Amino acid sequence: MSDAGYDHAAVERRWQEAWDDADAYRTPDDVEDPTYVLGMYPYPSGKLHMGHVRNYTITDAYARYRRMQGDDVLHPMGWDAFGLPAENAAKERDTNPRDWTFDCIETMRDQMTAMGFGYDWDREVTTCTPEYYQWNQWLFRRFHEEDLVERRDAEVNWCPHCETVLADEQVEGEAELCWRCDTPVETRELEQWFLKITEYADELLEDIDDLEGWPNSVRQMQRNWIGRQYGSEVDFEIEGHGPVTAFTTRIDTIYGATFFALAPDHPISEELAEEDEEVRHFIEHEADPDGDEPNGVETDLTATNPATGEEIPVYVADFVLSDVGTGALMAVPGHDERDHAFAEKMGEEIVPVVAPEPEDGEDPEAPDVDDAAFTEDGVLVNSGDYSGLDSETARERLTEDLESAEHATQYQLRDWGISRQRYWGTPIPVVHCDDCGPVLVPDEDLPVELPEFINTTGNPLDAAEDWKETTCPDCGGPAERETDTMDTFVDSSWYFLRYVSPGLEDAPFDLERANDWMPVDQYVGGIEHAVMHLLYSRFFTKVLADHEGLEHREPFTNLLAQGMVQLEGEKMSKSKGNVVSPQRIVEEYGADTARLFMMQAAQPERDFDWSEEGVRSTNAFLARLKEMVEEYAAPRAAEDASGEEPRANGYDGGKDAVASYVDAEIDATIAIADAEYDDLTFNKALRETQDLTRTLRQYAEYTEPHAETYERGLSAVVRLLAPVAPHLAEELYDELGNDGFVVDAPWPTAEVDRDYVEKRRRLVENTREDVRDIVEVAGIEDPERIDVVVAPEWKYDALEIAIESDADNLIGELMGHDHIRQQGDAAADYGQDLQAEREALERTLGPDEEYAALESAAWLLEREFDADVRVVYAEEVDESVLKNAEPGRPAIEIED
RNA sequence: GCGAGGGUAGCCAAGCGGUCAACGGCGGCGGACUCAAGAUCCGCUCGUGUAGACGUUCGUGGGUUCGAUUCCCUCCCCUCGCACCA
Repeated sequence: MSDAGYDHAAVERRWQEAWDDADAYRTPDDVEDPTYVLGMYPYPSGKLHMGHVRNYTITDAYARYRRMQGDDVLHPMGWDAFGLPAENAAKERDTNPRDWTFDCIETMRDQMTAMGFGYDWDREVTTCTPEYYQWNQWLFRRFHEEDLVERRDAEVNWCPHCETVLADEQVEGEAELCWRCDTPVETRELEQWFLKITEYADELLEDIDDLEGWPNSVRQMQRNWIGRQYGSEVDFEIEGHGPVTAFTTRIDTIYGATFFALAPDHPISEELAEEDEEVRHFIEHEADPDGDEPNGVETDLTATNPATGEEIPVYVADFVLSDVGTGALMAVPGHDERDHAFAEKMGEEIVPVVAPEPEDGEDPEAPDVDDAAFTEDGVLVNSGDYSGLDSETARERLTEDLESAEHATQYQLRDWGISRQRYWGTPIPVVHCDDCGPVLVPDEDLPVELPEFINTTGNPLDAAEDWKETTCPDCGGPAERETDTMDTFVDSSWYFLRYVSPGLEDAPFDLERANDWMPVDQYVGGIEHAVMHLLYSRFFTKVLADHEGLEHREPFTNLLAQGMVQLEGEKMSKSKGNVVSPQRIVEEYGADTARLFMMQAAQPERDFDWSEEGVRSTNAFLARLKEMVEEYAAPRAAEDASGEEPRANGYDGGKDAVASYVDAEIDATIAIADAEYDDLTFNKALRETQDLTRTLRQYAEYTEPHAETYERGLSAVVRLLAPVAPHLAEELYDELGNDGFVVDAPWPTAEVDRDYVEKRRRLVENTREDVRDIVEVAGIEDPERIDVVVAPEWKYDALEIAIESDADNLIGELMGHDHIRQQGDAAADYGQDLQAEREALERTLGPDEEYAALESAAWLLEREFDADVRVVYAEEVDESVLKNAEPGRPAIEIED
């Protein structure tokens, strides 16, 4: 045989055309509840990379598997088509973002088709078209009506050179430079639009518990991101400034609060800066919220500790962050590490007020906090009436007793600022009127379409004067359009709903159908979206459930975060120059090879190394399989054509023991592969499939195969491979004489369960290994004859009795059975073995099943040792041979 | 620091209470086929062993159990996420 491969280009082209002609991947609108399989839609950057190929091969394979199982399947694709790179590319190439984006889409769509991904292209969604983004605007209005939109000042990253806001990810390194022009980034206060995701913080957090089809890592990341913390808010009176609220999770330590600290941008700090030179100097020059060292300056103010009544000094300190808690904190150096460090630096008092839980009967002893804070819960000391309480009780009591104190919950999650000072996004549908302020564009005037692109340094929308000038929808007076566009995460927060009814003109999605079809059954994408995209999508889904009648509160039932495709342990990246181009692989080896190699290389969620060697051997495997099928099918087809009696040329062996072995292996493979496909562990399913292929080849080499059995095997292999290598599978399915597509073929079925399959295989494997052991250890040069002897029936009975029995004396119980007792010493010996293994006993196959399994596998021994092999029942051999025979372990006699 | 996930034979990597000296792949060794190479196929790949055995292994040290690679605890190391979060 050769490793020359096969003409993959011809095969792939042929079936891609056939699928296209037959509209094979169309999902009609009237199906009831299709299995919804979705890969995260890509940003159309120009070319597919290996990450895309892996992502979409996973969804495609799963979609095809479900379909062969008889499900209706929804498997759409679309484009996350807005975003800054298009603007940059347009500038570089002197074109415009729209043309550039559509070029990229076309290229990538062609590449996807070349990969054989079976999408319903009639449902394609492209977010940069007004037909799509009008619904972003409509949703913005709806959110606004439900009081989920807010306009307020926000600090943003601003590049003065590019004149635009940068996302946090676009600010690079410690020095905080713009990713494109290396200009130091500034912060600016800008009026921004926010979506109030924090209104849903509790539900978003609590529902994570029910997302059992999601990886734990993603669930945990979302929990951390939302960051809910229970604590208390309590007021400290600052002379001349009234009560100042501080948030704390440790109000039990309030007796140890020896100073108070304010964020540099706390309103009181800013007031102080106006008259206090030192404070101003600190705020303007020394405060470094990013530094490791806690810095601060003492003010002339004092605050009253509401628990002790003591006056404590007030600092302005840079480790106090205005967006954490209330931007003011009570500092307890005895029980907080950071406060401790700061107190040491400033020479403030450090008082222990919580002691470690004492041993029974002993009094709590205040810990030594001179060198380090004691940060755990314990028993209160030095805390007036509260001394002696445990931390938890003390927190409850103090929150109740202190007049200004109340329970409070803090979240790390912030509202979602969606304003972007960029061109290539959804225009925020707002008009600014001098008299009326910001006014939302009414529904009937939507969409607000993007004007022509203007190549300018700043925001092109700002430069589009004609577009910008408009009239106020409320008063009719002159007004200006909002020139900010929406974060592209808005687009992706609901695109999975648009696929349900992509062309719908009077709503973002068909509610009834969405209720039937949603949620997405299997979502697949990169871990980099663990928080943002997946959290925003959950948020949108919940809002749509509350206000638009969607009957689902979570968008994605099962989530798979796929691993990376690496090269020599490193992430592929352009800058490292270690990128393997999918295009090249497809040209050289074909799409099926690329897909099969990827799916068998590792479990989908794991990283794995690309290996050219692996790709070649995968390609060789497919070529060999093709040859096998052709060798079998071609002569039959020729005979059919010539009108002669069909005769399986060279495949007219009988349905003998070997055939039954192969038959059992076919069943075993199907049973295992089926379960593994269900789990998306394609690598294991494919390993089994390749093993079966090898078994079939061995079969054909060893003997004249039984045509029916052989064909059943080939047919099973082809269909088990079809989800992953669809083109070649179609070709071979066709060659095997089937009508219709393998895409629509029924998934092979097997009437065996895995437990049986595994017992049978283990018996055969163990027996073969035992024979090898004996031959080697006994130094048998050339075995003439091998007898494999199934244990006598009474031993199976004894085993069964032993498993069922809970008697102390097993041997006694066994001897209670006449037919066992009659075995005399043999029964006693075996009984002792059973007694010794008592706790570990397990049912084996029955004697006849074992006989059949061994008989059908005898050819393997014959072939390996070139010896006569007999499988026999116990009755046929001498008693002395039988002492080693047990259920699950035949006696072996070798003669040389 | 907090949280999550990991550490398995030369390498990659399954297993997650007994079927485990531990699936599979790569690499290495030997054999079949071939004039030869490649491909394919068959074995071996912790140690000892002239009949299927025994001994020592699954990051470290303990524990639970008749029995632990699998469960619990301690410590060490790796990867990821969050982090001066009150």
